[in-house]
Amino acid sequence: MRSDARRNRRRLLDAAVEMILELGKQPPLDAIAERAGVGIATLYRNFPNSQALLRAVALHVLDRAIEAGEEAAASGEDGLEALRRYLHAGIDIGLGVVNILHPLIDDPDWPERRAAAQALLDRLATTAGRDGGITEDITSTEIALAAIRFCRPLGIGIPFEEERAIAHRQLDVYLDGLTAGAKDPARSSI
Amino acid sequence: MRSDARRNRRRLLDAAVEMILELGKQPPLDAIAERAGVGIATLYRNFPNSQALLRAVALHVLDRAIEAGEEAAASGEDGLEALRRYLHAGIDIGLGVVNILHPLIDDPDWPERRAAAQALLDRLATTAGRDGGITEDITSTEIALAAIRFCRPLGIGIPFEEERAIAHRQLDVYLDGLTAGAKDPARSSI
DNA sequence: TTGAAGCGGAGGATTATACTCCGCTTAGTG
DNA sequence: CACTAAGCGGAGTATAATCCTCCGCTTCAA
Repeated sequence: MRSDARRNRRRLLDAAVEMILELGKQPPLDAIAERAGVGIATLYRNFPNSQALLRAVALHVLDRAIEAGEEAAASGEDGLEALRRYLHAGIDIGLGVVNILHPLIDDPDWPERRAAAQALLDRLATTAGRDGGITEDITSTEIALAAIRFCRPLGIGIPFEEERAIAHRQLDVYLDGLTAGAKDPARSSI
Repeated sequence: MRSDARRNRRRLLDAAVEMILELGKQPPLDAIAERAGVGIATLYRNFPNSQALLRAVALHVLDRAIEAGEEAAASGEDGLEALRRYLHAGIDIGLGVVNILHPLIDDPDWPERRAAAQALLDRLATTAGRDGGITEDITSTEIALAAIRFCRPLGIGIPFEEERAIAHRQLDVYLDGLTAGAKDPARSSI
């Protein structure tokens, strides 16, 4: 594989992630190609049809997320810190696309990988609950849902980078809220 | 105006709000009509074209939000409680559409109404900061951005009502985080 | 009871999107 | 440096989605 081809393929994946996050659904393929700075034919050379592109995007993102999760779990940090780190990584990686794309993906090992990521999150969440001080009754489902929300763009025309910075800040506040509820249950709203 | 016509018009507006929140962009008009349980012709009788419908939706939602904001501000509650009440009302009203639709709206008194809603939020936010215990350096812009996020649907096929319940819970945790930061600045992440 | 206002949904016009083809360009090896 | 296989861009076509109109039937309300 020629080096420029590999570079273009990567650019296409990244562009697709951004577009999917922005548009919230399967975006026009021409738009993805344009954002990636390549011609539409290059897109079709790498991915024979839109289905194939979407699958590649989803797997790409999920793999990076799993990698980040394992890294966080192995980091030896405090449970809450590990969870925090994982969720922030999710924002940077664009984990949101996994949920957006999920119903469209028809791939043999998609369910398995998805379950792996979920298991990772569960583990981090329960560890965080144990020694990070998150109240018992907040399930990891709840945290997964929050992760999804903070991974999604606001969709109001804010530049991509700034958008991401906002999400990081808001996620931190949310996590503060989670632990605040643990310290003073009376004020917890869940 | 005949009573059934008025009822249908209202149904169309409500359906449009839900669809816009779900689809994240201008949804097909046929779909809106279908969700509202009326024929497509009824939609066009009420709103001559898609532009008109969108404008009506945006103004409808914004007006309800302003109403809720004034109510919250006048409720005499603690500043933080008033803010909390307003933000929750925003979720129920579907305030998210305002931001989604904003670039498409071309109406003389749109900017004015929008500014009114913004001013209301500013006021509630600063009051909450003063006596609710939100850290000084969290601007009302920051809170406005959070409001937008919690008003947007997750977009992963969750039923409308459950979606809303999740948003309410997450918003509460976020607000807890805001005040937690104030009580113990060291842990604030902003 | 009656007519005016309102209704539904088929269908034509228009636009957006998916995908192909082919002549030109570039990477990378001898 | 030269050469060729791999790669590239973008115009162009087919198809699908979407917008909007028209008209015969139905319902409200005086």
